[in-house]
Amino acid sequence: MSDTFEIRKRNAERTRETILAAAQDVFSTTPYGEASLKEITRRAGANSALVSRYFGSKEKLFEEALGAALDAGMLTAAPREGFGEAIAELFTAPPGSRINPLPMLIFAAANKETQAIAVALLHEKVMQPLETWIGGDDAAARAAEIMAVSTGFFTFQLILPLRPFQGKIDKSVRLWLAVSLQAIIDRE
Amino acid sequence: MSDTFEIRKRNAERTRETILAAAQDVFSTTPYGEASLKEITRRAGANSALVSRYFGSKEKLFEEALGAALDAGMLTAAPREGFGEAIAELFTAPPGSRINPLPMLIFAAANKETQAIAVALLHEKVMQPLETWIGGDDAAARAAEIMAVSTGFFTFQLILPLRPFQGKIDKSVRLWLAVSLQAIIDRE
DNA sequence: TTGCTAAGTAAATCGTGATTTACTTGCGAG
DNA sequence: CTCGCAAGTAAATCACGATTTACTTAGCAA
Repeated sequence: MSDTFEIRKRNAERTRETILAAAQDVFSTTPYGEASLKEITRRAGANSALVSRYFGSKEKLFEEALGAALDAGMLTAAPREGFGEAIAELFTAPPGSRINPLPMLIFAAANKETQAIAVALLHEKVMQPLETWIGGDDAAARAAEIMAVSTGFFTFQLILPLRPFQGKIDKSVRLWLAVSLQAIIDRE
Repeated sequence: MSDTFEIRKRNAERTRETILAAAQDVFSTTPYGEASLKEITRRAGANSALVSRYFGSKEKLFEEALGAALDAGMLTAAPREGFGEAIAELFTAPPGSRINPLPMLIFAAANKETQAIAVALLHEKVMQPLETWIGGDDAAARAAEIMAVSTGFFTFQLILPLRPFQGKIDKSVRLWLAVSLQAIIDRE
């Protein structure tokens, strides 16, 4: 949120990390096409040419940023009975606490260059683990349903800010989300 | 889908319509940022300078294209008992039958320039009528829930093509969609 | 038939942003 | 201390796409 510039010694590793963090920030709030390396490196207090050196390209930087965000936001830790509530909690947390990879995912989906990256990462880091965690015949369908509801919710909350999904989440909406997700897990 | 070029006389009205149709086509399959006026006018068999003449700008063209698509895809015609089924029908129809405004909406949402346009049009042409149609205290919340589920479903079907939401829709998934939507209407 | 105007076109302009290049500077090993 | 290399920088390059401009042409009205 707030720009960070610190006095720091030369340190490749640290610079890389800083750029990566700034990238997560920007890619979470700005559509890929509009997210400029200039802005990312400005926030990181680094020179834009370093992206090329450390990551190869904007696309590679994005891939690493999204990958890290997906690793951080793992969904499959929750106990079975509390699943719906846990996800609702994760997704209705205020925007500051940034573990949430969904915005990046949605932005990535709406861009030809990054779509394939998003699909691959989502599959590997979310759908597969989620399917395994759910188990059973139709695990794949259930996992997809969960992601669909979550994605839709987020799109409305963050990307298409319309009442009553905007800003502070209405209690009833939050409850609905939890119940909907739990129902997918408990079904049959 | 297929490029159209016809021999036709000079006709401003017709040319305008053709460009608009091509724009709907392109904006439904390509994120706004990547959708170029060159491609749109190429499909329409028209000169790209005409966009400026007839619509003013790319943004205005988009606004009109999305507005028309939203008008065409009205949701509130279905009878109450058949609502879930009707929406599922609309949303699982093969991509050729293009009345479906959701892809454009999703792409628009993921772009700073078009976000405001999308929100305004969605509110005016979908949320308001839907709320009125639903009626009751929590009509706004229900309308939002319906749009959230629909949007999520679509994002997965079209934009993030992952099994089992990809291509031909699995029967169970289609059923789930219908039931979920109907439940929002019938609740309580 | 002529000429005026709307329809249409080709090419210049202009801005933006990723990537590359050729450079400068700080730091640590010897 | 100083030298070499890694870290960092500024500016050039390159490509692309929206919009503008200056022009050409078709068709209708008189």
